[in-house]
Amino acid sequence: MNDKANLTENKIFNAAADVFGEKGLDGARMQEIADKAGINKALLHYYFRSKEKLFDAVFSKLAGFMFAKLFSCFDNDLPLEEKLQLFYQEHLSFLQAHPRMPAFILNEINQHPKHIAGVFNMERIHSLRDKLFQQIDVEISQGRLQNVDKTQLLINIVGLSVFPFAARGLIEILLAEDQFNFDELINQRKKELPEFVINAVKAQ
Amino acid sequence: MNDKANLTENKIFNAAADVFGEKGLDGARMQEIADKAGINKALLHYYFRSKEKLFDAVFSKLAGFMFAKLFSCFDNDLPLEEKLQLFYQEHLSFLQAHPRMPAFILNEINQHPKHIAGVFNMERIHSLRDKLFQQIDVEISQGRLQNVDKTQLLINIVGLSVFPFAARGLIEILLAEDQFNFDELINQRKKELPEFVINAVKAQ
DNA sequence: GTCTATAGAAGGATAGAC
DNA sequence: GTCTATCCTTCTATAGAC
Repeated sequence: MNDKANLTENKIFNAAADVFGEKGLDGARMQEIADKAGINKALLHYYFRSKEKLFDAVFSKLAGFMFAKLFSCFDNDLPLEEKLQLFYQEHLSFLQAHPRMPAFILNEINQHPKHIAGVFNMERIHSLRDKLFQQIDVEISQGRLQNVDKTQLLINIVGLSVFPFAARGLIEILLAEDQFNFDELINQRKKELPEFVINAVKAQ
Repeated sequence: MNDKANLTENKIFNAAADVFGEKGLDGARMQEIADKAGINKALLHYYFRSKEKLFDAVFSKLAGFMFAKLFSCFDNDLPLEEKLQLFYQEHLSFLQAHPRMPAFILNEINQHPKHIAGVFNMERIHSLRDKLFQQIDVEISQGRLQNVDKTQLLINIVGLSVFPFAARGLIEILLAEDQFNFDELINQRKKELPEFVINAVKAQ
């Protein structure tokens, strides 16, 4: 694959990521992707064969990217409080750079579960998750954490960072009257969420 | 409108709520709605004129229903801890009865914000929200709550109950190996979340 | 590799009989 | 009010020239 082909393929991929991210698999149109990539429809099929295969390429790369980032933010030996500070700092910054990604990924999993399942790299995801769970167990055994359910805690921690992005449209409607800045809301969460979670679960 | 018409209209509405809830506006097919309602496509248009109008009817009713329920769970004069117990008990039970509703509503708002905006009853939503904010202010002034940002707190409280439903498909993939029961996970949250939030924000 | 033109299928919407 | 038949647009996908 030479440079030119590679360039075109990347343009298509990026345009597809934009359009799928905004409209979803069902709402996306090949014509719009072609327009945004500055090429024509036939080339999409030349490079990616079909809409579904193009979608799979986009989804698996973005989902892999997001999960890698999500878990890597936890992957350190800091004590709990600093771990959470680092997590929310890095993860929320990542989501600010890719604000549509959570809604996109959650949507597509819900709407096309079977289609999606084959795209995931389960072993990698499960191994990342298990490593995180071990770290939580250590915190509990060292008496820094209440004896919480690890699954529930993980859902709470991740939900607090991901939910505002998944619900962004709704939040903007609810707060429409103020001159409201979503990014500012998220920046505030970087500071407040570590303490919120720590207070919620620290041993007393 | 006589009884028979009413019956057919309801069958169509319920079928449409099912299909739109599962597939979204873009993914839903009029044929599938007709099949599920046990009638034919032409009747859909006889009753609701177009796919978009049928969708609007479904969306506005379900969204109104959900917001009314969401805010009504807060609408009492209990002290904070009991208020949260009641909220998570009632709201999570409501979501268990309508598990696809959060993902559906959040998705559609994100993917079709302008189309959706006209469907909302803003005045009602804002008045419900303002009443809740007043209640939180009282809690703060009475020294039971830290001086938290009301908007952030509302996002946290609601996110903790809504997020697992919006991310259900993902959670089921991540936990697929265990013989995992989503309903059981939610029941556990009814008990644990009130304390989680109270610990996070109570005055110390 | 890239384009134009078009095939072919799907899906929303309507006409018209009953 | 309900059905069958069909129109017409939209969209994915391919053929074939360059």
